[in-house]
Amino acid sequence: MDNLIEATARILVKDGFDKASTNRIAEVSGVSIGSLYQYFPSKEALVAAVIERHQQQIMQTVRSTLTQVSTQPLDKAMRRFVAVAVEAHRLDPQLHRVLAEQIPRVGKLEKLETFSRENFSLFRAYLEGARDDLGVDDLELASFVCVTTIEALTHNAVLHHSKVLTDDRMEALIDEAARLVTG
Amino acid sequence: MDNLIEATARILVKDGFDKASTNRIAEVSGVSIGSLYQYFPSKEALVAAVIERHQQQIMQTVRSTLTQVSTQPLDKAMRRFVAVAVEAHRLDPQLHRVLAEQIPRVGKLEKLETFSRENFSLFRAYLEGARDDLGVDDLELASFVCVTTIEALTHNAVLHHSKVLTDDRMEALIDEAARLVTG
Amino acid sequence: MDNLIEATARILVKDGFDKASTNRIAEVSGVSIGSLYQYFPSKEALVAAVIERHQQQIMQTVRSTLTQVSTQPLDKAMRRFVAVAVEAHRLDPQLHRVLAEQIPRVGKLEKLETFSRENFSLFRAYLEGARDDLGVDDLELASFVCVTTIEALTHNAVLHHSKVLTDDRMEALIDEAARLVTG
Amino acid sequence: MDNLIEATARILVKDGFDKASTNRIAEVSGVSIGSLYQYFPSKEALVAAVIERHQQQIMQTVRSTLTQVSTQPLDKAMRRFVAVAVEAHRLDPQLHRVLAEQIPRVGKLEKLETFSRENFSLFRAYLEGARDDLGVDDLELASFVCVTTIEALTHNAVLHHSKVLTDDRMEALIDEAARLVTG
DNA sequence: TATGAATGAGGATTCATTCAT
DNA sequence: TATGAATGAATCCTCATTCAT
Repeated sequence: MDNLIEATARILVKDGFDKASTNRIAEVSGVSIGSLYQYFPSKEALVAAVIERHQQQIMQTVRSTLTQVSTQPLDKAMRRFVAVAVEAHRLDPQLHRVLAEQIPRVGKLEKLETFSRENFSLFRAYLEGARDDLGVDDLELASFVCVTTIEALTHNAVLHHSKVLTDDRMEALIDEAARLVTG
Repeated sequence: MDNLIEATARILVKDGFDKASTNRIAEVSGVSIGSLYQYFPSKEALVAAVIERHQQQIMQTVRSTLTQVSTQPLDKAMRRFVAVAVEAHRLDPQLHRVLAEQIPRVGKLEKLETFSRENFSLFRAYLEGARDDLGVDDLELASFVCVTTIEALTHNAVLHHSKVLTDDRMEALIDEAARLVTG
Repeated sequence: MDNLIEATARILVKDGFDKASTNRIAEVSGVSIGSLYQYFPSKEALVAAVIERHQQQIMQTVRSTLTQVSTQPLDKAMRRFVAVAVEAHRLDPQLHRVLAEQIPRVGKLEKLETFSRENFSLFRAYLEGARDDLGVDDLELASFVCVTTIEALTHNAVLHHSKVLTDDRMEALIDEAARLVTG
Repeated sequence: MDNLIEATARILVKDGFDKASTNRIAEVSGVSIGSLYQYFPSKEALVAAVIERHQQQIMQTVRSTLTQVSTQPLDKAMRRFVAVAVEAHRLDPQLHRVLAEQIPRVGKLEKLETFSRENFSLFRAYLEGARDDLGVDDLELASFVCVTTIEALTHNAVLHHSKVLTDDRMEALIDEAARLVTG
């Protein structure tokens, strides 16, 4: 089961969704096509498993680094949020990219939505607690803006500009993003 | 040629990338499959043409509304940038969505890159001019942050949260984004 | 289109429904699998076409030999009915067998039902006209009994006992069946 | 072994021949697929066993009700024959139907032939004894006609027209069939 | 003897692309 | 130049059967 998921992920990264045929996946994972379908009822299910696994890994990272945040002051908390986002994207950037770009088609949008909603909630919960320091009415909007911004910045930074961005700049970017959001 | 592009766009929007077979496109556009291949050497080329057309339209909007910007003060200019981004996304949101989600698979990433680079340049050029009012060293980084943020916010706002975001909130969001970026 | 139907019929006869794969049919009929699906949207449709063609042929035989029947006396008419049934079964006995035995699965039961209903109606119509000579109340039942009997006798005679039944006996059987039904 | 046959029969009735996969049969009968193949060398063998069992049951009914017949007068005997045929078909009409429709494909025609030959023999034996009351030369032919007719009438009556045929009519049909055959 | 994971040939169907007319 | 019938590689998936434990 695990080699199947692993093989799927690898092929997804290397060749993209369309070239990831079930027969190919079976072959690469050293399993017969029959066995593949014993474990996963469809190609969709297999891809869903890849998504899930990736998200588990991310959420693990996120949760473990976010426990202390609620007691921290605004600016520190924000830096933490941004840093966590970067870390998450660095778990497996290439896979992250394929999943983000090619997967919506599968009808597994729910999975992704649920996932981003969870992140959204975590963030919102923090803002809720820090409401007094914020002077903001519309928490919903504020959360949306922040989460979107952080996600986009880290996503783009890691995926599209990894070469352009030196480590220094990355540090700067984290600062920048945090400051931005703190505004 | 134009009905082909148009038909492709329509089908892409209505049925998604996978259902957009060349035969179907030919049929819908009232052209024989043979002729389709006389104008476009491959399905990929056809989709690329759709992308290009969409981006032309966007750039047209962007350019025409951005000519005056260079002489404006920072905050006004920023609001203009954000507003333009929103407008651009509203040209044909559904098409924009499909293209954004499915196009990476076509291997036409260059197209997108070129495109976003152009936006990037325009923005950077403005910052260059306003350098003195900014107190920022790393223009490259600043541009990246701003463009990414604006793009992400408007994209998400228009595509994924159009129902949640009332017009009021949209206004607020534009403000917020502008303010964010101005920081 | 016609070679496809023909090839399907041949394969159906030779190897049975399960071995009649669309790829095989295409190959035998000297047509690419792609073309097959250009003419028939599914294997089912192809088999349906075979059924239809066979039934057309039978109904042609039946109608052309049954026009005069309505004016004939009971015993003559009955002999005609039986003779026609035999003829019909002899058009393509082997194909008739496969269709009768293996096709119900296709969900094209309607086709067959419609078909036998038409025969039923023809026969019933005759009885209706000859009601006075019959001394029978329940025409529905009488028709059912007669049609079923004739069909079964001819079917079995032609398909399962063709070797046992000499031509003499066939003649005798026709007599017998006619007499039976006339009773 | 018996649960296997039973499960096969049930699945055959419920889902048809094509959905009756050996894995499914094993699962339903609470036996591992491995054990299934220990008892039956192939799917075909399993289905053959179902046929055999069904025919055993029928023959049991037939024999037990037919012992007295040989001493009875022609018309009484005929009614008995018909009645027995109806009873036989009512043992498990649905199973009977599937077997009748789908079994030819299994290549177990011999089974059916043997079976109908046994019926044929029983009937012929009776006619042999009653030869003097009959005034018929060709006993072979007479038997064929009678057996086929009875079988077809009851089969059709029970399977295809069960709703159309009220109990009254059923009685009438039995009469009719008996009279027909007695002729 | 019982198990059930593993097998892989084979089936129906799709679709980008070609080429003779 | 326009047409559209023809192509066939490739796809997802099923299922009878085997065999190591």
